Amino acid sequence: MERRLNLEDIGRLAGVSRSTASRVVNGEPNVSDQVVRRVRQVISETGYQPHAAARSLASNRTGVIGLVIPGAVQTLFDDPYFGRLILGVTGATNSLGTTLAFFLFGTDADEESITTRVVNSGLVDGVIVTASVMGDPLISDLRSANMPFVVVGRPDSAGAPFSVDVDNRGGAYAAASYLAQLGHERIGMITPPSNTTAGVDRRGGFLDAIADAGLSVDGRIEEGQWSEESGRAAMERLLLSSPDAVFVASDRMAIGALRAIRDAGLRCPEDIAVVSFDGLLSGDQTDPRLTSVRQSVTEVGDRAARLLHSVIDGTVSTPEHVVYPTEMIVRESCGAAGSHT
Amino acid sequence: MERRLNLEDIGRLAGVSRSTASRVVNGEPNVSDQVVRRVRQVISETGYQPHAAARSLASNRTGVIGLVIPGAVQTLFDDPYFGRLILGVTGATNSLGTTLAFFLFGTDADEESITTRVVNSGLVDGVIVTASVMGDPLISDLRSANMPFVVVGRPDSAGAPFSVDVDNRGGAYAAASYLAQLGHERIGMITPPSNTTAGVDRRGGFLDAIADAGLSVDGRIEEGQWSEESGRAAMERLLLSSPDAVFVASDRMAIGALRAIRDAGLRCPEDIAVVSFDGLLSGDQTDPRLTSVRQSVTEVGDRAARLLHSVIDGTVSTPEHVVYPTEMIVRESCGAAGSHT
DNA sequence: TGATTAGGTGGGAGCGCTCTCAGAGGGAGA
DNA sequence: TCTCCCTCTGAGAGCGCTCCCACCTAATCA
Repeated sequence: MERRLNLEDIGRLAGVSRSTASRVVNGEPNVSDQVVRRVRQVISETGYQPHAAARSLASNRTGVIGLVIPGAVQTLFDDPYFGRLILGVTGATNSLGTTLAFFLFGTDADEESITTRVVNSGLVDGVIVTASVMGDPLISDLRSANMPFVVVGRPDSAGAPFSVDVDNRGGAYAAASYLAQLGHERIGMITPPSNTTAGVDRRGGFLDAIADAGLSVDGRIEEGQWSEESGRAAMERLLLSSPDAVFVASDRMAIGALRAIRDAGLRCPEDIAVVSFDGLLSGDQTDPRLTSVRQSVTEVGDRAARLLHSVIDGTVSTPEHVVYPTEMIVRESCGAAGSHT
Repeated sequence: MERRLNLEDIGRLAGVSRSTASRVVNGEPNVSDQVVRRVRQVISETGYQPHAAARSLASNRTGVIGLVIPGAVQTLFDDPYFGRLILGVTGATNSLGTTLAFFLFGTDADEESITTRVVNSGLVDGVIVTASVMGDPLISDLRSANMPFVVVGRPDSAGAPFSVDVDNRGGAYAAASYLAQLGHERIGMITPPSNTTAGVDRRGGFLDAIADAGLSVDGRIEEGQWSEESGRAAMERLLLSSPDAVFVASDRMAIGALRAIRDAGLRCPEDIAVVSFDGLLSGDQTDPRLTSVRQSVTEVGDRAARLLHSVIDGTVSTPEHVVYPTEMIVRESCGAAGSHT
């Protein structure tokens, strides 16, 4: 088992010092072309790779960012949302040459312990935090530890200087307005959990649109918990007040809601029109195909990772809150005519 | 911005040397109880955390394992399989106190470059590799770099000494036998890609069962690509040979197959019985509910992570190939009587 | 009683890198 | 011609930890 090569070796083989070799590896200026070529040559011949730990010990930079998904979540992966988010983040880290460490929690105790481990061990240069419930202590922990972080979602306190979110309020407003415009008058909603900012925003946008359309809600609001089953249950409750249209705040919950509608012997869109939020399902995955407010989750992940890198680099230091617009994808479930996208 | 505490500081505060403080932190023997208490006290008061990079530079251990999911896969996360796997792996790493780094590839170039980065930078102590296509060069790269690794799936060459898989062959055999036993005679199959070991094994088990039942296949085999859409297309082709039952090699593809059956004006299970593989869908997600061969993916992930840790520790050094049994979950899609699980 | 051992502790070296500083060499300007 | 500066290079220190060895003190044994 041969010893791994270090910079000293590379320098020796190229006839220069460790310092100069280091300069070449890091692309620093003020090295003669001839030396650069020679060192590069040696590096590619030997397959030399800098030792990550040594580098990070000396430079205080690890080249690793963390993705923290709080909350004890067994069912997390049933939702296509997180997959897309991860895809976006990894795409960015791959192209930026950093690596992604992944923090998921099975229990609250995990969350507690890992937070301190992550924050204080110097394992990561920064973290992306998906905003779960409001008032998560993780945010203030990160802040007080001076750890660069970007929140995915709307941060609920002033404590988070960087965030990437989608226009939940605007998207919900558009969905409800569209239903009203189609002539529906008894429009209900299945909301996300009310202790999330997405819950607050989508509900707010919905209520605004209903009011602006001159309609009223009359208690036709039920809270879901993101899952298919919670969507089904919420729709069952909602059916008691016989809505003619429903805005369901996620694709996943909408699948459950469609099932509840069918199980009640009703038809969508004829008896009840449905518009959902997410737009992550490819058209054919539901019957009827869902009209949905699309959010570009992959893009959000990508942007969050890039923003975090800028914060770490010091390129960006003033607070920045990115909000992506949403887009209505009209398909069949809302009962609009001739829609076959 | 105060300097972070190091072991020297902790030692000084506790009135001992850096070495002794280190012993306490690492739980090494031969330290007096009194000193242990004092140092522990100081650590908890100061919130000291060892510096990961320094530790790994000195000890040549990082406390990080990698999860590599090869293949350029945009649609990867549509399959519930990977979510469960990740859940299992993170559960294990959390409880073992290590952290998980995550390697996903958008392009083949990514895969190339990251492999060398991962393998040679000393970033991880070992990796879990999900077996994708057979003959993946990654395996031999890992082997020649002397990097501990565990394959999830059946390794296709002798080069991988550690693996965790499910009994694909046995599960497929059970599914096909079951259909035959229900009296079906024109049983078809939608297989996974044939360049995967899962594809080879599930197809092999199916063919064995058909032969053992005294039936023949007559070309009623179509290859899918894991996706819902590929399942739909495969089923459309399969319908041309009018099967009375089909074994679909994944839940995801089965969803597409059910759609194709419905679109053709046929009913499941009355006209065509369906059994799928995975068992990851909670009952209500399809109509009719799928009879499926369950594989315990989360458990596989957990086991793979623990096995990898043992390999890294040197606890396990002789080759070990774990195979989990599968289990048939009988629901409605196969047309068996009175099944309401 | 002296030699030996085991438990407990501290100091030094070194992991592989980055960063700062000093210095060599050469071209340009006075 | 001398000085100045700019480009390029090398040496040294140090990041925070682990590991090894040397040492001290008691306790044990012949």
